[in-house]
Amino acid sequence: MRGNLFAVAVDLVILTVRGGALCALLVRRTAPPYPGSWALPGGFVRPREDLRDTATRQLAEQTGAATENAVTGHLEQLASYAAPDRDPRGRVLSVAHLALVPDLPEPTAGPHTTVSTWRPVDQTAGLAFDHDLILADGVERARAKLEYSTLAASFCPPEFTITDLRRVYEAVWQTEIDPRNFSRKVTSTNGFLVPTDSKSTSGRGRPAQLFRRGSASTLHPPLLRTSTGPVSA
Amino acid sequence: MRGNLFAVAVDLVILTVRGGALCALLVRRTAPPYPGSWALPGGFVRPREDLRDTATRQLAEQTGAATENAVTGHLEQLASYAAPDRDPRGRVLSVAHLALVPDLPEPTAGPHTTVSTWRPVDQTAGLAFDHDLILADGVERARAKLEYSTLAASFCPPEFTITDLRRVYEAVWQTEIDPRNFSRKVTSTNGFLVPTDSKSTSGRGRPAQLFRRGSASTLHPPLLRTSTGPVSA
DNA sequence: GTAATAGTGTCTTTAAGACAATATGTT
DNA sequence: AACATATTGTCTTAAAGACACTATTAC
Repeated sequence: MRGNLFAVAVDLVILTVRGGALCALLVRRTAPPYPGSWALPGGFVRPREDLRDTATRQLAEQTGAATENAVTGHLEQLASYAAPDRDPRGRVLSVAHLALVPDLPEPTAGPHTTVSTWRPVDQTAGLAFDHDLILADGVERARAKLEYSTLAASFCPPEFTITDLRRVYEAVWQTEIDPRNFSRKVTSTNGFLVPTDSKSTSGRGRPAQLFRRGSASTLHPPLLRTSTGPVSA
Repeated sequence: MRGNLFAVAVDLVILTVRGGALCALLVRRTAPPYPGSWALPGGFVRPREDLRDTATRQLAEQTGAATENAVTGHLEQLASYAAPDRDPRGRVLSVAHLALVPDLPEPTAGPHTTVSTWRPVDQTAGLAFDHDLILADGVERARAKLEYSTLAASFCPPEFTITDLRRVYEAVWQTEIDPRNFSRKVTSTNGFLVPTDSKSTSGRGRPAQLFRRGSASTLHPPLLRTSTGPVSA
């Protein structure tokens, strides 16, 4: 072993789609360092916790018990950050996680009276620590994964229309997608969508068929963005 | 802060292609725990090191200085592992990294007289700690990334033929690929391959054109495996 | 010459891109 | 009715899959 020890935190990039924009959940810091700054939600790993347990606990604390039961939503490990001076208090390693959740009610003051807000991901500059970098990595991961997985449905409520799903892609990628070709693509991918007996009631025009998530996790062939992004190193 | 501290190690999944098989570099442990077992190479992060520095240092130590200058090769962070009981000595978090390197000379006894060997990835069961899991995650990452990136060239020497490149795909994916369609695909992808003036001299038949890596990092559209793998969670 | 491997070409099939037309609801 | 949105369909184009043939070396 070594006497050279780290505090280990889990920070969360929690993304959702609200009002046509990809948004991240931010919390306002009260204690130093960076008091008053916005930051990603997070906290330290407890003695007997594995990383995923910590992430699940933090996610529930931040988004409320409502999400705990939710079948929708997604949580995965993103990457670890451990630059020697990333935290002025000492050597802290952060294992960032990425969560994709449906559009939830506006966050209320949390159990620890933490002030939090949804912010469009292109209006988040100036976060505490290295959280600008972590958030950028999380957004890039989400954008890339929509291409070859069915994770877009994680942004949707349990029942959703094809238009709902298309708006997710359009918000995350900041592109326009042809509704007819999109519909053909997602309905012809086996196991992506399972039709329900009901139809949407909300909109103005013709009611749309409601679907649930299917069992498929990958998209073969993928649904490609026209614009090319870099492969993360 | 918390009094709940971790030792932080970096473990390496170093992959190469040898004799038509995807192989990982393993080291034999001498000290407890798991003396005599094979394990992934790795070590603890030093006080002023960032994670990538540690990984780079370990990679150089394990594969020899020969690789340090090599333009080819690839190193990226894979994932972190921190199950409470993964190391009997105490709480140790491992930030696994994935390295793809050309087929190097057989590893000699390292600077610390560590015994190491290349082992085909399907013959590695029984590694120390949770290294079976880490290795499996690394292999799956490598297999997935060949689809939509130019990383296959990281397994090749600085100058290589299209057949060399195809054999990489075939070894990593354990599939057969039609040489003619493969050639059309990789030569028509802008920036993947840069032709040189020379031709290969080794083989028996007609000498093949030699290429270097181009500047492209992504493959659009991707080069898909026919068989589908799961999306890592 | 033969054997071996490299490189080019063609036909077919799949799936994406670009549209138009019809269906079903609300007001 | 007018309007809005959903849904289905057609034509074109890009690219993968399957295959045959020619080219250039060693022996």
